Amino acid sequence: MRVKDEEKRQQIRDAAVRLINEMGFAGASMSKIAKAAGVSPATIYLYFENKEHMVQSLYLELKAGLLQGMMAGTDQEATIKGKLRRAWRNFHALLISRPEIYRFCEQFYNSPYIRALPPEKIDRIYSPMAAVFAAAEAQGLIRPLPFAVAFTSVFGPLGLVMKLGPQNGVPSTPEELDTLFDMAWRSVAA
Amino acid sequence: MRVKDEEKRQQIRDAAVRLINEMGFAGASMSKIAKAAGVSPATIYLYFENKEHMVQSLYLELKAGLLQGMMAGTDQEATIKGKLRRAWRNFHALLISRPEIYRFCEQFYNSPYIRALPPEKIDRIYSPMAAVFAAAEAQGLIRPLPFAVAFTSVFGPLGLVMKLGPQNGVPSTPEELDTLFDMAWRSVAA
Amino acid sequence: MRVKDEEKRQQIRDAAVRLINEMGFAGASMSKIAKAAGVSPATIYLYFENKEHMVQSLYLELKAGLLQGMMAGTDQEATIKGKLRRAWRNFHALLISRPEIYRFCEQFYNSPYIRALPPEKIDRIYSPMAAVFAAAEAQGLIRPLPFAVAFTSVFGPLGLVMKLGPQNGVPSTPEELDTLFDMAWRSVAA
Amino acid sequence: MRVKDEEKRQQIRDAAVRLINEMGFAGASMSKIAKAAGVSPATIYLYFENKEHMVQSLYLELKAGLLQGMMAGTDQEATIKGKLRRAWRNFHALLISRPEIYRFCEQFYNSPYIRALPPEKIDRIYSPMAAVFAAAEAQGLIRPLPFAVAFTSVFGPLGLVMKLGPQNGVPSTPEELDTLFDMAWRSVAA
DNA sequence: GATGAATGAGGATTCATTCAT
DNA sequence: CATGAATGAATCCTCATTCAT
Repeated sequence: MRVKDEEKRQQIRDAAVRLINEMGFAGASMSKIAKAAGVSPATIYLYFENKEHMVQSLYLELKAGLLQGMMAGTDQEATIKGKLRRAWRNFHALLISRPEIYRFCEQFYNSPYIRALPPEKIDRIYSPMAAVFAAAEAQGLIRPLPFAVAFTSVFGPLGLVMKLGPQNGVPSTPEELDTLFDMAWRSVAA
Repeated sequence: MRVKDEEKRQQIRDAAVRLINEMGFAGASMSKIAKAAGVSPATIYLYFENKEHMVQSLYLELKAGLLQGMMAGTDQEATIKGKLRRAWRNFHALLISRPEIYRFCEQFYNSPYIRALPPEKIDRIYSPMAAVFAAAEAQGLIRPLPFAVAFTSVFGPLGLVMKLGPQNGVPSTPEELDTLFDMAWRSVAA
Repeated sequence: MRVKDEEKRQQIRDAAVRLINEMGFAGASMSKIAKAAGVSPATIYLYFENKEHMVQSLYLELKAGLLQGMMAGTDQEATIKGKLRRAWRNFHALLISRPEIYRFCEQFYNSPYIRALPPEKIDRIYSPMAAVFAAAEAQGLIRPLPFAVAFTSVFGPLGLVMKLGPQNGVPSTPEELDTLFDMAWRSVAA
Repeated sequence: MRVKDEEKRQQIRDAAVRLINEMGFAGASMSKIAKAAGVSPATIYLYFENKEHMVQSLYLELKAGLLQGMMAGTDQEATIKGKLRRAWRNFHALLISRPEIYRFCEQFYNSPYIRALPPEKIDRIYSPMAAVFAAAEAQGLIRPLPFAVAFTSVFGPLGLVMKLGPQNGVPSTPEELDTLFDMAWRSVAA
């Protein structure tokens, strides 16, 4: 029973993310999402309170997944810089393998919807990453900066660059990638 | 015969930008925009073919204004780095004085609307800036990078940081600003 | 789950026919039709794809009903002329008892809407009637004429005359009716 | 001066008839008509009180022209039957040379618009034709019938047949035409 | 006389959501 | 739990008409 439910929730989630990425929040109507998910519109309301809640949930889940994916394996790295490089490469891999996740998050983050989300819910997602940056700063590896600024400086450009699309110079070879990480690192290095 | 009024176009433009920033593309209905602009809904259609065209026009105008504002006075700078620092500070000043412009552009850029815009129209806006980066690279000041990547690395983090809001560590003192530019510059410096 | 209601479709159909007859295709807005049918505007779209489809459906249904009504009982007539007289009287009776049907069909048929209908759909409706005329011609009772011409010559004047309204000489007594049929018959009789 | 005015009125009239035939009363908006006529929407209102009046005027003018065209040369015919045959052939020629006239009239006549027209205005148009039928009846050539019924019986089928379109058996050779007139005449002949 | 700008009212249609099964 | 029917409110947009020049 529980499995079947979670499956259906997944179908709805995936359909919603896909359609919202294709058509925007407005264009992706509940009916279209329902049809794409193979369920009745009414069924969506068994899993989500309403459209706003659904979108917020999607964002929080995707964002959490994104950061979890970035942190994957970082605890096996000995050095702080190694952890960050690992996270950075994870991020790049995710942008390649699951571009719809970041795309959705960015659309949401840059829309007015974001203001209805209590910031703490987002902060909590970032806390493992924040710990790494705090350690880096404590070790004097990076400049003393607010976490958000440091994080943004390291990971922001990669996200932005990947948005550009392949024809605008997105890096693909390992060397280009290393260069890009080096650039990011240098910007925050103490 | 009455004559078409540039002022009226401005009213509509401003109202549209404000409402879209507040409520998103979907929430900002043509009626609401009309009311906020003090005109009839039908009047908007004298100035813009339809909502999609209007939003695209707004984006192109705002983006062009943004880049023009960034380039302001750069020709008076002797060095390439000076030009870029000036542009960078212009950007910061614009983010402070007219935050709605960048906000709108980012919402548009991260939405599916962007895909309906021919990329050349955007490229054209960036061309003066691209010239500066080309010169920088020619002088060996910065690493050899595709323009979009280099531009993003220099100006991207500032935009991202300013989106965070004051409580998340947005820099305000001149020293903090200088630090931020230094970080951006170092990331691309040869 | 509620179940789609044939009765509701009827309500919509009747309201639409009535309003279109009263106010024309343009005047009969979907909202007015909905109100007259006692349903929400949105409900109409559960039963008809859009206004154009609705009007076409109405035409095809009414036209089919009209021809079915005309053919009623003709198979009990021994002679071809008897069949045609019966059909002719059926037509007259229908024009009296359900004038809105012919009125709607004529409005549709004389409007540009008709051109969106594939002619075969209409031809099919006429096929039983065409068979009778073919038999008449085979028996040498009527002149050799294309079906549409023969049909029009027999039934057309009656329809036209009934449109005139009572004050313009619409026949009412059985004698007048017999005269009119005799006129129609003579025009095509061999 | 006067010429120029009448010219412009003609342009508007022709554009309106054409568009209404193509798109129906609703589809042919005043703006579209204005554009097709090469004038401003406001200009139409210098020549016609409003859309309803315009459509009515068009109908009355076209209908009057139609009947004038039918009557052309009938006074040179010696016999009543000759006059009617001439009118009938004129009608056929007009249906071929200026189909838009009859088409417009039929669309109008079969729409609810017609009910806003005082019947006398129409009757007056028919009066010369009515005189011919009265003479025919006085001479005992045709059955005693209300004018409208007789007229309809003679000319109605031709109009209906021409509406069918060439693929449905519209007559084209002189023999077919003679047959058709013979049919019409027989139906009313005493 | 002629214009194009301007408009409020209303058009067809779709929306997020709820109801009844 | 799941559904498709049902809906009032809202969508974008166009209309017939008038205004100011």
